[in-house]
Amino acid sequence: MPSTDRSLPIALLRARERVMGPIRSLLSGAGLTEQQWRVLRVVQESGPIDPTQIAEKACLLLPSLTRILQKLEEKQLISRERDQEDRRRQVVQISAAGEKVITDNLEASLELMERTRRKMGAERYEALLDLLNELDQIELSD
Amino acid sequence: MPSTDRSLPIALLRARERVMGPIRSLLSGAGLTEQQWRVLRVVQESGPIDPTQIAEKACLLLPSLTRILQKLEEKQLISRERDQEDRRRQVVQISAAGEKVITDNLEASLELMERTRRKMGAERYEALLDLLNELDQIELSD
DNA sequence: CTGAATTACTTAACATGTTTAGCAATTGGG
DNA sequence: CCCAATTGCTAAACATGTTAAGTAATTCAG
Repeated sequence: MPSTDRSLPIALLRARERVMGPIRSLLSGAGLTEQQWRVLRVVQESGPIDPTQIAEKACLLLPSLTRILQKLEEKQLISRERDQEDRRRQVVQISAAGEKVITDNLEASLELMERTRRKMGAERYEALLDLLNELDQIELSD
Repeated sequence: MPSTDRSLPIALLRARERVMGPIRSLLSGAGLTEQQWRVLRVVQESGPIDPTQIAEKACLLLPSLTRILQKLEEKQLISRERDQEDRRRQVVQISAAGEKVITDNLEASLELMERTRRKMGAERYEALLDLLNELDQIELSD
């Protein structure tokens, strides 16, 4: 057991890779990356929404999101149009094909997380989420 | 507060970004990326070592490490030579300039993590590390 | 001893992360 | 009203993540 176990940055990295591995495998079957999936879910859950809000909810920077939206549009999983009130803005919507991708994969995706939760124990799982959110808040106040 | 707070993958992502932000700022002053720094520290701590072991300790895949070692060699922070026993293998060593980068930045880097630990509280900080390592172990047994 | 695995690493191709710069639309102070 | 600042998004450059393929050195079964 290397000393990197007690390094917070590396522990966070390892844990995330471990959790995302199975999810990536699932999504690669649908021809989607993890980030494309995250964006698609945000758009599906929120309804018509602009890129700035998508970036916030999906935890992505705008330059990354720009490329991801281009890819999703190429795949015809979303549609985009200019906002008529403010023409700097766009309105992004999920397409029927996009909805189908969601319904085809959401259940299995949720099941993967549920399995992790069971294996870890609900209490410890919630405690981990609480500590992670606390860390996110605490570092904010620099 | 969006529902993504209760999504483990996103919580892990956010926490990691929050922790790494200040460290990235520090290292960019030294002209290093987070990963280059991680590799340099592993090589410094371990002494002469081969890329496969570096990848394991620094939590990187070999293709990424190949490029990072090339960059570090260009910057003359490390040196590489073939292993005489097994010529598929390399032996990587830190240079004097590399040692200097470490001594110039290690203290501030450790101080950043120590500050996080204090702000969060030692107990909660250790609990978080334990839960992250537990998650890493549990997902392994798929 | 020899050719088929295996190992250690590299290369390539594509996607994203990160920073900086750029452009067009909008807003707000004088 | 008007131009400077701001906002929303895109482009570009560089580094890394991820997967697949490639190469050279080594090992091992027959």
